[in-house]
Amino acid sequence: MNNSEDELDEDETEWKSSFVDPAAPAPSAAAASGPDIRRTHRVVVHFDLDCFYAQVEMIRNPALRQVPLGIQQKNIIVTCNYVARQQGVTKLMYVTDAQERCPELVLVRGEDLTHYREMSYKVTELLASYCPLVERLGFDENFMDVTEMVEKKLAQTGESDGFSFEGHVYNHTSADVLTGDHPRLALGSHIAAELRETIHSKLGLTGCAGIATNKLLAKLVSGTFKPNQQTTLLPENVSDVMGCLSSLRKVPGVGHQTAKRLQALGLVSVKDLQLFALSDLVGEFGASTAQRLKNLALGVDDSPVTCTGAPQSLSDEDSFKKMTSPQEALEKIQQLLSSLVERMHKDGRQPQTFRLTIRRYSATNKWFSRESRQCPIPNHVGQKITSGSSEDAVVQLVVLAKKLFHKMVDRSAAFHLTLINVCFSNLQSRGAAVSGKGSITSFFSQSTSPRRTQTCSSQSQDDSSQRGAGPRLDHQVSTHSMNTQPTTSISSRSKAALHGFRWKQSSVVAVEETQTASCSTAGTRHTTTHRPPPSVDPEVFKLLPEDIQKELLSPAYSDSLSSTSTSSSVADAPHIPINKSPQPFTDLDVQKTATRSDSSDTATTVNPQQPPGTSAIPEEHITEKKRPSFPLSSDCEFPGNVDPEVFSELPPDVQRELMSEWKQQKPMLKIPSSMKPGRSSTSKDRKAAGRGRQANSLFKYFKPS
DNA sequence: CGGGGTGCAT
DNA sequence: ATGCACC
Repeated sequence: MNNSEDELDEDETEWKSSFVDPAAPAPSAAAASGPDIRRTHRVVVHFDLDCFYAQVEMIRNPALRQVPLGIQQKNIIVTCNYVARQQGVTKLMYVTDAQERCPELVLVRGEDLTHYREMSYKVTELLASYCPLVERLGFDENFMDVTEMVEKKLAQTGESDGFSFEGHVYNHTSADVLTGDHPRLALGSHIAAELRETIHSKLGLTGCAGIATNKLLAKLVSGTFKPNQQTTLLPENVSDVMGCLSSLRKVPGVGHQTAKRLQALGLVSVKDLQLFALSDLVGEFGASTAQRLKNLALGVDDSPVTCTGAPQSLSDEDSFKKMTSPQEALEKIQQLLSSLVERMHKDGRQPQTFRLTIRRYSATNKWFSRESRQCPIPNHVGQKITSGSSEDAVVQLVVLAKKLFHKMVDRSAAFHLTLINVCFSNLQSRGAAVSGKGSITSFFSQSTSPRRTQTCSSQSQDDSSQRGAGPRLDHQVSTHSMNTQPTTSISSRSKAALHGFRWKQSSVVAVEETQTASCSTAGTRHTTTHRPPPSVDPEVFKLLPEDIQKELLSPAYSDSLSSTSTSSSVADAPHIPINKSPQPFTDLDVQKTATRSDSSDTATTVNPQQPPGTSAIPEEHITEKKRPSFPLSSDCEFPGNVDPEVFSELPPDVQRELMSEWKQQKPMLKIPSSMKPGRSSTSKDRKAAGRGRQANSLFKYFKPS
């Protein structure tokens, strides 16, 4: 299903040939340093935050930094800090085992993902502000295609300069010189280092990074040196990395089922798969999957870094040991819906589809297999969600849920559920349907006008008036500063705007490839300029809804994470909730709903109602915000006629719509990977026309450092 | 084996 | 519209 057939066989072609077809001629990548190099040498970074949930909890309550900390969900430790790891606690360990290993282990409940989710998006947004090509993988990982940034830098500095690598280089020692051979990866390592530093200074989070020529490899190497370090993989060491994997299961993309099927074919190690005849693999998996699997084993991964954008669905779930009555179920559903509706409301979009999922207990198949039923959400119900009539909305949704529930669960028969999930999907932006041809785009026709100079938000000076808006991320740290306790909380729409890096929305508006042309012309005409104050185009600003205008001007616009609890909060003291001595069963907050059949009893649970205000970010994090020493400029991927600053301040749904137009690039032709390793350059056919990356690549805005 | 997510196959 | 596989 690699859609990007046109630009397939990018990447890796060179050394791939050494694997697959030693005779294959090297691609003409060497020619010039034109766009060709861009196809053959991507630079992809994989960011992976260290023990993410634990870090978030330690930010919320710094006292936890010095104790072994485990994040508990139900009966397992989903992650833990490094103090705990030293004592033998590991991820996905049962709570009881963990406590055996580490009696002092402090536990924080992590079932409520709210804080993690918020921090997670801050990280993604921060990254995306420097280069929009960011793809989320779960809450704590991000891929970033920094090829353009690298090329820009390369163009500035010239290739001849001796580059050194930042951080580790896989299978090389620091004594190794290896500088000049891989200037792009070297630059990638610098970018990665600076982005990690930025994440640390602005958000207080540490993490690892892997730098390589594709996603697979970047992910594989990112964890080579574990906490808070980074590793670059050079093409000549690809086989080392792949060879080091202890089993096929370790290959990202090979899950449990696939590994089992491969094993049935006698394939266990990566090398087994590398050497296995493709044709035999096709028999079991089909051509497409077979080729992909084999490629993975070789370290080949053509899949592009795809902008993740705003979530396409919001869901909320709870698992439990036992639920047997419809009563319980409906109460649980209602409870889940209440919080989900709130989240949905804050998002600002209107869900068109509701889905209810259950998991039944069964001896065989013990854990797994879910069943779901979904239905459309009547418009008037959807509107209640977005408009904030949550109670009403929940009531109506419960009615829907009940019907769905009974499509799966027979009233008159006994049942035993272990999980319920509610999900909104088909999220539709306000006004998405309304946009006639030009209506939305007209927002920009003005800024397209003659003087649309500069695009990159400057990173220094110029602040004053337009604080906080746009891609300037200064707001990110607000976790602790709790500045501006706004009397007016940020409206949902602006909150959504903070997530405004989307792009992936399906759009009603159809825009043809014409942009490509317009883009390319625009791209050439722009030149590096200094910035006039990065103010919003007044013409555009006037067109914004008034409330949005206000919020954009308000300093309160910045605060998103702590906005909820920050208001009073400071009242309840930061009682360091560390109970070294196991609190015997003090489950104070008794749920009347008694549905808590799950255990969690014994644990020395900590419940951090910690006021975010007190000491969110430890001093070390408050250090001088080091400006990236080279231009990690924001916004590089907008079509040439769009001012990113202006863009960033549009209502989120408008942004979405525009982005989805621009993104178009969703390739229609999905020639399954009929592509063969050797095929390579026969593909003159890469029309590339609609491809976003290609289009985007025309719009690099330089910023003199 | 948590709580979410995504994308594919059917 | 559902289930599956994967992270």
